[in-house]
Amino acid sequence: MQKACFMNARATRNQIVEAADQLFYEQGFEHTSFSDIAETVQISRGNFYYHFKSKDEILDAVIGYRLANTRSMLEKWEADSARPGDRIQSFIRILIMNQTKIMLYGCPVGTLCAELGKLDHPSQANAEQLFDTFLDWLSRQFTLLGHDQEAETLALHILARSQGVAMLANVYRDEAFIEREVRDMCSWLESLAGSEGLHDEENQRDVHRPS
Amino acid sequence: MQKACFMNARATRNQIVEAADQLFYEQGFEHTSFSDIAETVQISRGNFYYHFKSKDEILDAVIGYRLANTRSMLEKWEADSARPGDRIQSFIRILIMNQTKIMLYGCPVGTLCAELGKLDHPSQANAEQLFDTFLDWLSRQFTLLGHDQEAETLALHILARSQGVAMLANVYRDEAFIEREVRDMCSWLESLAGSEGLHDEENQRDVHRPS
DNA sequence: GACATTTTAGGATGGTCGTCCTAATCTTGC
DNA sequence: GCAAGATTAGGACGACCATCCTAAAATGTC
Repeated sequence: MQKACFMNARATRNQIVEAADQLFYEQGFEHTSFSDIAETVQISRGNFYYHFKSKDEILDAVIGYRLANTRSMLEKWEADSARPGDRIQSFIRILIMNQTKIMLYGCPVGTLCAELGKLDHPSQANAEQLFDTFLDWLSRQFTLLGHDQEAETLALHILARSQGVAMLANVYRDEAFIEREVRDMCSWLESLAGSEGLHDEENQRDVHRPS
Repeated sequence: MQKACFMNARATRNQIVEAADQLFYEQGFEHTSFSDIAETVQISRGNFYYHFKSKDEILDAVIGYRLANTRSMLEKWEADSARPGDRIQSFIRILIMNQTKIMLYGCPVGTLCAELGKLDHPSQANAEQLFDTFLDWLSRQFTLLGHDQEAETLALHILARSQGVAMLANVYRDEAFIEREVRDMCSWLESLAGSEGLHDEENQRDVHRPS
């Protein structure tokens, strides 16, 4: 019989996932121990195995958590901006929005995939889904911009540039560099956005967006 | 009294460094154990501490080894090409020259710096020297190209793009992507190399889209 | 060939890790 | 308030790790 109100488990499980998410980001997956997570959640070490069967299972939960957050972020960007150019700009500007964290810990997606790659970890493919999510979304936006043919190419291009900026931002902690590169990426974007990707200053009423 | 011919130590020391270099690249620093290195060098575990006082000391030796290799590579590029544009192109083309390894393990410089960053490792600054070496060299080449003012900016830019390409190449193992991005970076380079004259005052930053 | 020095082998140690086990505690339904 | 199930605490276990120690072996000197 399924009881209605034994909900503490779910709550602590979420706490564990959120703490692990942060710690994996800050210290890396391998370098984060159960003791580390237990300490931040204020929970006994042995208690973990009531919620997760293994450390890898926590990793998968964290990846799922990040996937969900990513998807809702992308949906929000889509809701906030009607024009695909502006949406892509939202993507580019996470480098500035998350400046501090990126300078401290790099890109959460890139660093995780890189680490799991070195470990040859079975969840590598799961982590890759994070990139896929961004890639698919960006592709869709570029298609809406009228670049149907080269949408995925453009998406990969801007994704790679973001990764490079995040990488060097983490190493050199140079704010000016980030801003410069973001500006450069935005002007690149405008060069292929045509009349649709104009930014705020320009008043344009003739927005015709497909569906 | 210094004896002349006890040279075996130096030889095995080099073997250790070279094996560690490779293993750190393939598996990461933390995930590589003394047993791993001992196994590939065919040496007993305890023997390490005759050559190195700690694992961190091996890391520093590896970084030094990579620094030396990097410097000699840059010198070779400088000797092979008189024109700075061609030299920078040599840099861009390592992405293709080392394609296979990059798709398997990413960029050795980027992944090491990223890992040490997460570990908050004391040798972080040493590893950063690898980036510095490339950066200084690239800066010098851009200066020779006539872009004295923005030489470091351009160097950081192309370095970041290389890092981004290496990152995504590692995740997606897409040869065509690498070739496309390298072509794009080369044409970007040509757009500011101009006629390759020593004094080329006109420098317009064109915006290029990946083909 | 004997000796001094360099180099190596291999086990011992203490610590940390992921995992497992069991007993205690809390929560809920009756 | 009591029994049943849900949740937690905390220690035990074996594996692996970096490090250390000491004896053996290799190497060169005379």
